[in-house]
Amino acid sequence: MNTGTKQPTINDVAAMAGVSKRTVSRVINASDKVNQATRARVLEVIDQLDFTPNRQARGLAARRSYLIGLVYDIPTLFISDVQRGVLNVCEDTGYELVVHACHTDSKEAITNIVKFVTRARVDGLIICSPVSEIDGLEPALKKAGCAYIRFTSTLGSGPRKRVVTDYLPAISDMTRHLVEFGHRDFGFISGPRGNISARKRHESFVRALAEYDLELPKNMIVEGAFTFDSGVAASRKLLSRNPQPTAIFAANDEMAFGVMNVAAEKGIKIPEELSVVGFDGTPFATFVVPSLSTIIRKTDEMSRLATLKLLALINEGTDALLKFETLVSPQFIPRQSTGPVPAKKGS
Amino acid sequence: MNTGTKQPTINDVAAMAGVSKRTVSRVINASDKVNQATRARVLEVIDQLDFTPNRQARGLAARRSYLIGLVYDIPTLFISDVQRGVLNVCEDTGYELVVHACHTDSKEAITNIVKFVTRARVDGLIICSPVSEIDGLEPALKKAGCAYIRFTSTLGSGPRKRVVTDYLPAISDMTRHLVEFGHRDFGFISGPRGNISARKRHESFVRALAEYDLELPKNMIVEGAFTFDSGVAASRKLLSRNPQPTAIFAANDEMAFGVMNVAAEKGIKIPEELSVVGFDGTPFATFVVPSLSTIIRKTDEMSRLATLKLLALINEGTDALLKFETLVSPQFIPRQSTGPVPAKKGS
DNA sequence: CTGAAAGCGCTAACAC
DNA sequence: GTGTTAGCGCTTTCAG
Repeated sequence: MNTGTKQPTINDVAAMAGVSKRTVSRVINASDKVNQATRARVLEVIDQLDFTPNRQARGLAARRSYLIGLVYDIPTLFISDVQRGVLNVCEDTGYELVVHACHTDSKEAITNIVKFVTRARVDGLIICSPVSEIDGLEPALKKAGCAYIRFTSTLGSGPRKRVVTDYLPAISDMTRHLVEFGHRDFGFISGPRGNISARKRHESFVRALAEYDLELPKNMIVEGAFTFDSGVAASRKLLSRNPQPTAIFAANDEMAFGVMNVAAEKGIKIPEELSVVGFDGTPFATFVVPSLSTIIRKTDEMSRLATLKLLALINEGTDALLKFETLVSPQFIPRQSTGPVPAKKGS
Repeated sequence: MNTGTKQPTINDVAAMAGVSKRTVSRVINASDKVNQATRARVLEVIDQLDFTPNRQARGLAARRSYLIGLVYDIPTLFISDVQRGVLNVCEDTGYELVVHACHTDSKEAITNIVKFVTRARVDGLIICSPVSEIDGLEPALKKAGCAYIRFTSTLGSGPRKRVVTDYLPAISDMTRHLVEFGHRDFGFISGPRGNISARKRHESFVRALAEYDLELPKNMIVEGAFTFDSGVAASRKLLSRNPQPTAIFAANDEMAFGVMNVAAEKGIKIPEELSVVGFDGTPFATFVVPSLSTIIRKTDEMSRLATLKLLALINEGTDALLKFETLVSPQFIPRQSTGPVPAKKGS
């Protein structure tokens, strides 16, 4: 069922061009040790025959697969976007993208990923958060001899096999925006405690508030699970506090939608009585009424960078990583869900 | 950078088990012509050595790749879900999933897909709509000798290389729901004219209305583009008609969100003054206020079915397709955005 | 039921 | 610059 009319091979090309396989191989692999004229002739024959080198044979001989893997946990719009970015680079470079979903929390997560790597024989891996934060994953991958680039929010030293999202600048902007609107009583809905990105968002928010000598009281922090329902539950708690927060920052958009939902149910007007901010910049943030102020991530830049780094790592080795940026900064986008602090009750 | 400690090969296994490669090969490929005892011994050695057959070598010799491809246009949550479903089946069957995004409207769409197939050497393809509806794609794929299963909304005869979504039942349910609520004046926001799925939704709605001797006047139909903005634009038009529609059906959720947005802006209350229905069952439909009545698609069932069909087609040939279902029906889910028709103005 | 030998289509030393 | 010669790790005739 695979190849209808048999595809031409490197031998056909060699014969037709009157050169040896080796020369054709050199042309395919863009070696510079080929005479201009010879190269031209070979290329012409390749084109004429519509020859596509067999990736399996190539890989078998060269101990590569020309495949890269994308590993993620839950598929989200963010992941879709990353996938698209990676795919764009792949297309330009002759790599194919193999995808793999896995459960970060599973005890066998590492085994599972290593198995994927050996089964699929990918040349390298791009690992999305939170899978990328699994303890012990890096050594396991190193042991398996697999190149990888991780998305993370922790800046580290050493070989730069990572693309780091620095949350602080955007969260600072967001905080200033709210403080300038007069807000002093903030509520925060965090992501799951185990999630490093979530913790980083939390930390960044605390640091940003500290710039204004503001604190985030313990009872104004509720742990969520990055889901809508957890956002609903958390905001119910926050809105029952006294004093009530005048602004709530949710660690992702989905939970922010939960806040908006509860507010609607309680008749609390956004932004007149409550400001809400999300995180992620899902398209839906612009669809809701009022539109959600949020922090958007630059998925295209992130994924492009990660892929280029990975390919450089595969083809040129660790040193090549130094040529690249490591940091990516999201951006705060104020929309309709944030506004001036309401006048004090009873005043 | 690929294989750290050299991986064991079939030769190692053969030597260690004291049999020939051929026998190991038979065991790997689950041939029944192997003695129980021999098989057991081989399996034990395989386990002991942690041997994973090299997919490239296997593929090269057997003229297969053990790769299947997923082709789509725009990445959406629907596509993510499909991808997950496909991946689940792949994992159980030793196939890997290679993804490919392409532009349906491009003149080179077919060439692009055929190139992908020959480059990646996938054993088969799962093609999402609207890519799956491209004219001439099927013959091109047949010519390239590539197995495929398409998602489509058109039931056809011949070999069943498709998984068909039949919109009518769910749209009928939705229509009944609205008619029973007293609605008679309907607005419809279609998908792009060129999109067959979109046309099918339109047709189904017209047929469903006909059951109640209702018609969809021309000025109550506005073409959208499956985007939020197009939903906004379309609903502005519809809501300026006289008489105004009391219920609007949008051919996807995103456009329905556009309707809700315009309604909010105009102070039109949903569902008291206007009922809104979407199509797709995105999670966000439950996040908005009021929650959106919509028609959900059974992505898991669809993608599972498509993948099983594809694998059967690859491994057993066309006849095997007959063992499978072809039809999948979405389901109408009433939520808060639909309600009784408002009392006539001025009455 | 099992084995020996011949490739699958390509790359990689090593000559020339 | 280019050709020759071995394989990469597996499946597949064809014998036995």
